[in-house]
Amino acid sequence: MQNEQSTTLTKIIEVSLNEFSLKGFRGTSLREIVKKAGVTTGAFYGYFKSKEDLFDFLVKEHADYIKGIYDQVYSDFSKLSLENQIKQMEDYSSIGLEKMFSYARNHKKEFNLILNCAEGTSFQNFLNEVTQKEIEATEKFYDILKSQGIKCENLDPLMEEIIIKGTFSSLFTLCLLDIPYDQAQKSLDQMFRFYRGGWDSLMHFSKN
Amino acid sequence: MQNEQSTTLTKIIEVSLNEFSLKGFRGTSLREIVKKAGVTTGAFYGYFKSKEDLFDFLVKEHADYIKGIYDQVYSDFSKLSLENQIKQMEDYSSIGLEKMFSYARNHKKEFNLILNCAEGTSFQNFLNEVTQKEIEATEKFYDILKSQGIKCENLDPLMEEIIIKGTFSSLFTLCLLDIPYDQAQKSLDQMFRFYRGGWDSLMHFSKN
Amino acid sequence: MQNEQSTTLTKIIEVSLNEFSLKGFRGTSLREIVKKAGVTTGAFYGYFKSKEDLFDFLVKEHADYIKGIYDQVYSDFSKLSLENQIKQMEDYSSIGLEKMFSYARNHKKEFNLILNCAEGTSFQNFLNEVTQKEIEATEKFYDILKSQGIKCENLDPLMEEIIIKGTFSSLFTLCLLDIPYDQAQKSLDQMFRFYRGGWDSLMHFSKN
Amino acid sequence: MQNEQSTTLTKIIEVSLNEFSLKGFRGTSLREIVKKAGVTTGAFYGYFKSKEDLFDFLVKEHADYIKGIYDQVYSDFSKLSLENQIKQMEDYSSIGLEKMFSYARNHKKEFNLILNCAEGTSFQNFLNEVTQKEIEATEKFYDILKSQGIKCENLDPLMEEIIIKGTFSSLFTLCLLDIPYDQAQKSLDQMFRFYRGGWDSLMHFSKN
DNA sequence: GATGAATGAGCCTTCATTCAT
DNA sequence: TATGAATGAAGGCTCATTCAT
Repeated sequence: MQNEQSTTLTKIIEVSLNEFSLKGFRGTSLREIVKKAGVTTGAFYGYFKSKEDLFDFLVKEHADYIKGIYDQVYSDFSKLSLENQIKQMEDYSSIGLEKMFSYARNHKKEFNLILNCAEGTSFQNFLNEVTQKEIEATEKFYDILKSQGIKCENLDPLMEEIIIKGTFSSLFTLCLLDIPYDQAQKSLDQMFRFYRGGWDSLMHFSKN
Repeated sequence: MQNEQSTTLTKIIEVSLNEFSLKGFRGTSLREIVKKAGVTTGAFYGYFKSKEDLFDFLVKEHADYIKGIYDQVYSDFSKLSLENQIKQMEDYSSIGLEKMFSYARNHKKEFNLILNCAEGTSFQNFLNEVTQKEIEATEKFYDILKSQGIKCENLDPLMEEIIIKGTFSSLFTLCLLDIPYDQAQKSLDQMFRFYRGGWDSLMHFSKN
Repeated sequence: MQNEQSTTLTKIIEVSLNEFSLKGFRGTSLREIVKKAGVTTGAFYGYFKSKEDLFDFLVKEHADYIKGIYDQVYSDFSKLSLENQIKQMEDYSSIGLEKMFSYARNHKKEFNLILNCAEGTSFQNFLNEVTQKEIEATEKFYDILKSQGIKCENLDPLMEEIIIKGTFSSLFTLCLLDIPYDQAQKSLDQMFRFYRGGWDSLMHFSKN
Repeated sequence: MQNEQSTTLTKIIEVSLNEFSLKGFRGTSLREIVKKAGVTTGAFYGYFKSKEDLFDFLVKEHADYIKGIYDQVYSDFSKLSLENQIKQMEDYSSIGLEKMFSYARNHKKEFNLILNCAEGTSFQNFLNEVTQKEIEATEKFYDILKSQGIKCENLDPLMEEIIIKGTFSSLFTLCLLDIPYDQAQKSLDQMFRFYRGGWDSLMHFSKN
């Protein structure tokens, strides 16, 4: 009975993931969802307050997780001694991305919704928001360096935004591809090499 | 009188650019457009066949231009002698992007529609389509190298897709920023340096 | 210039005959008419007060003619001496139909409109109206007979209506066929024979 | 409660029968229907897919029944022995019409829609279609006669069409009259006598 | 929990007609 | 006469949501 009971919810989720991903939030009709799920509108509203509530339910937890990664990473980082902070800074800069990658890869469907099907929801700016978080995080790192008297060039905040957005775009594109784990991991490594190479070129140049 | 002429059309375009950019194609109501434009629905349909027709009108020409750049660049390139082709290949790889940039920068509003507000229109896959064009173009370049006996490593097509998509993301992000021309141009140069650096890292590595 | 001047009107008439006949009065759009006629709405309203006015113009004269036939025939008939009235009564009963036939056959397009495309206009009951006229006419004939002491059976007015409607249906079906004059005339004769035979059967029977 | 059930549907049907019969399919507005029925547009679309779907629902079953009569009659007829076929042929020729009559008489409102209010629907050619069926049926009968070496004159197909259409016109006119059953039946008999007399006249003549 | 009929505002679009030029 | 942009009511239909059962 317990698993019978949740059939309604299960079907709604299953169908709505599919519908939203095909037609976007606005293009998806609730009546279509419940019809395809074989449930009634009334049943639907027993579980969700609204269409947006359903979308939130499918997606919010995961969006939050991604955004929370920055706090997590920063919290871990700040527990290190200053010496270690400086030593491991470079590693930490990619730790966040790696976490994102592995998390998003395990929730492909949901991230597809967030990234490509969220027009009309509160998630339509997700990529920009995460970009902002990344920028803030980067700035925090640099503040530490500076507070230690370590001189470092002024990164153009515009460049940061531009390139970080590209990085996320690449990262999520990779996440959403239907490829086996090994291949994805290998591609991710290459991707990191690519972007590190990019950053190096940029720094080098501005140093001189 | 001359500048009064077709105020209706002018207002519709002006208002709809704004509405679409705020609410997306699907989220924008025609009635709202005409109300804000101070015209009637009937007047609207004197100029456009449908809501989608209006969106097309705002955007199609520019989307086509971008897609046409590849043919243009390739056509120019193929007129070069083989010797010059090989010599200038690296330049040509960025010419297309530069053209895109300057064009898109002059049509910010429209590209914002194409990139961020086109769910429900035929433009919703624009970025993917351009990515595919770029991939095809890249392949053509490599075919030339190979036909000249110049050995070059096999690029993982996945990596190509991932990084090219990121590149476009960066490029268009930059385009859409509200910054003065000089600054944008400088940022574009940096961006190119960044991405060239990235590619170099990737090649270098796979070579060894 | 004179014939240039009327081009607008000519085109409107030509096109509207066609459009109305294909889609009926309600299904035909005025804008479609003027577009296909290559004229403007404004020009149209220079000639006609409304869409219905156009339909009337195309059709009214001819509908009136048909309805007027009864008065004509009766007027001719009443000029005869009583003796001749009685002698020629049978002939006169078909004279009206023959006149209708030859008139309608010369205005096929217009009668097609009246009969099959007039839903939504004042002509939508044309057939019933003509049927009523025929019934009235028949009654007048019989009154004459009766006034002369000639006994004749009471025709069931229902039967009259039913059969007269059928007769008109046949008559107009025949009119609208695309067949050469000779054939049509031959068919008309046969039709008369048919209906006279019908009436004879009916009278004979009710006599006994 | 049971008779309260589906008041919405009942009201829609009742009102729409009336509206369609007054204004025709095209002239009838859905909004008017639902307003007069005291229901909402949404409720309407719970029962019908479209305005045309409603018209179909009201009418299709009955139109199909009429068209199906020919198959029915022919199927019965073909089960007779050849001898009986020839003997009863004359009877069978009217059986179909009688069935039509009694069926249509029981569904007056609906047949009024089919015959007089169907412009813009798939039923607008109903009378022609039934006429064609009757012509085909007649031809089948004659084929049987001929196959038995029974000589029979070639009926002019035009005459067939003209007269059959008239017959149907009469038949349906009779059906739609508001008269008591007995009277209608008597009129029908007379009508048959009329048309048989007509056919006899025609045959007789062409024989000589 | 579940039902599903009902709500009614809102959608895009078409229409016959007007009117300043 | 002719233009054709503009009118705005009305069209058929879909939507997310509610609620009595």
